[in-house]
Amino acid sequence: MDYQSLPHRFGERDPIAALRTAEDGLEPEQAGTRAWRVAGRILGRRGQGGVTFLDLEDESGRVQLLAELERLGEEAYAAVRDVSIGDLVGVEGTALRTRRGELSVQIAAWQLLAPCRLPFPDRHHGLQDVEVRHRQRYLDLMTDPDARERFRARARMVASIRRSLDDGGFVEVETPVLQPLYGGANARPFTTHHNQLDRDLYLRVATELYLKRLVVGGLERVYELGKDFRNEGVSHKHNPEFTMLEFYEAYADCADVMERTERIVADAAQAVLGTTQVEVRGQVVDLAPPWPRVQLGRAIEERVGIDPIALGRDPEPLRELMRERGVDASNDKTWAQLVDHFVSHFVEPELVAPTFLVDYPVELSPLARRKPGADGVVERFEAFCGGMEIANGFSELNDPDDQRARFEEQAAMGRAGDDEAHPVDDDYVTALEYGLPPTGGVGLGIDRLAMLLTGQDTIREVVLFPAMRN
RNA sequence: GGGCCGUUAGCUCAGCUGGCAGAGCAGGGGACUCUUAAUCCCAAGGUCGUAGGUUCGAUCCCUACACGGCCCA
Repeated sequence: MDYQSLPHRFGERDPIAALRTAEDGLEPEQAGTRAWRVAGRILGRRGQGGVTFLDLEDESGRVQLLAELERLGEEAYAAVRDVSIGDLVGVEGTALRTRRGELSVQIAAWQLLAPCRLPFPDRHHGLQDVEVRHRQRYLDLMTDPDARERFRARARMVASIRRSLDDGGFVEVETPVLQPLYGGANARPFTTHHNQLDRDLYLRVATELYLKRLVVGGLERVYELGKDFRNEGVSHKHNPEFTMLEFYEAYADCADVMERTERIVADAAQAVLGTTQVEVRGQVVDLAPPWPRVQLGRAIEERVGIDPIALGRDPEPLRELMRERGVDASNDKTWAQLVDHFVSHFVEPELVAPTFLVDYPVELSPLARRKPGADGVVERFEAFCGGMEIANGFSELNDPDDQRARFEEQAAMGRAGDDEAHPVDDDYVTALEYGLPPTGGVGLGIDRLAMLLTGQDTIREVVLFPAMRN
């Protein structure tokens, strides 16, 4: 095949959907009057001697093509009959409804645009091998219109979120992916090296600390929507690179951010689905605000009978309870880790309808502001839906001394073997010393929200190229 | 990291108490002038995930490994 001799363009192309709409009124054996130019991939062929039927699909839809020996002559007809399933072709012709009632394009001119020279996946069963669908996503998209629609829905969701924030007066910014020091989340980073600067750099685990520097600088409402990277396990809700929205709003607090978050999510659902009702894990839930606010301690108490926050900082009763419930808590060294484990094991899976948990222990929240009148608790929330955490936000800690102390505590935990602890970020503390206004912010997991809005139960189905082993 | 399941033609899948590896579709050749997963005929297509082991003989039984899936951490 001489690829260079193939056409370099196919202009003035009509989407197949436009043809279908315009010519829908044709009666059987009636022909349309105008010429159509359509292009796409050949997905079916039915020979019939001097008549050949082909199925042509573009992104907008599918239509049958009709090639007739009598109309085209030997040579052109042979060229059409030589087509392989999967070839990309451009066609010009008038519309015609066949005797059997199928809207078709009667081929007047035919061009091969690009051959498909490898065998096409089974047209009837589709591509079943999950591994191949992920490694060669183009085959999945080629053969499964639902897969294409899923990623279009994701794009509509992201567009809606941007619209919400843009309309709310937020500025979209881009902060470094390669960071000298990582922070903003408890996670292990990927490490890389800059050769000329001869220094190690980290791929960001969050954008938080940079975005809050911008709020210090006077960008009062900022957001960033992009990839974060966490060097940890792969699961149905974790991919090592994933998409996160973070936004920060000066002169607002945790409660304001919760309201904005639930509104953004509900609007995104409306934009993608035309409704705020989604089906998740066999249950219909409504994303319309307001979502219930439940204190973290109460949520745990409802399920296991004790409120660990009210109990003080004694890990032993919690450890004992874990033992009773047959949960292995041997990795949980501290009271805070046990609380975290209680949430993820007993509470999170049950939060199918959208719910905010609020009032988190300060030990789990090194960047959040303390709640007045509540010892050891910060103004923080996590949003859960479909049994997953989808967002995490708080009133931002703006006391540089407290922030430094929290970093030091994190560093101590790091030295004690917690490889997800924050390193101390002196420059960030310096920024706080210049004055961070009272600010609320949140991180929202875009992939997980896409799972909810497209009805998928694994992140791999909403990430185009999920992480795989070699 | 642990447990369970899977890996057979390009794709979708059969197969066997352990005895020469099967089909449909796709691809190749041919017939057929209104098909809809078109139909019919012909030929071709395989390191049965990889490496060992048991056996006269292994796609099948055993072990390890790789990759994937599900569950747990």
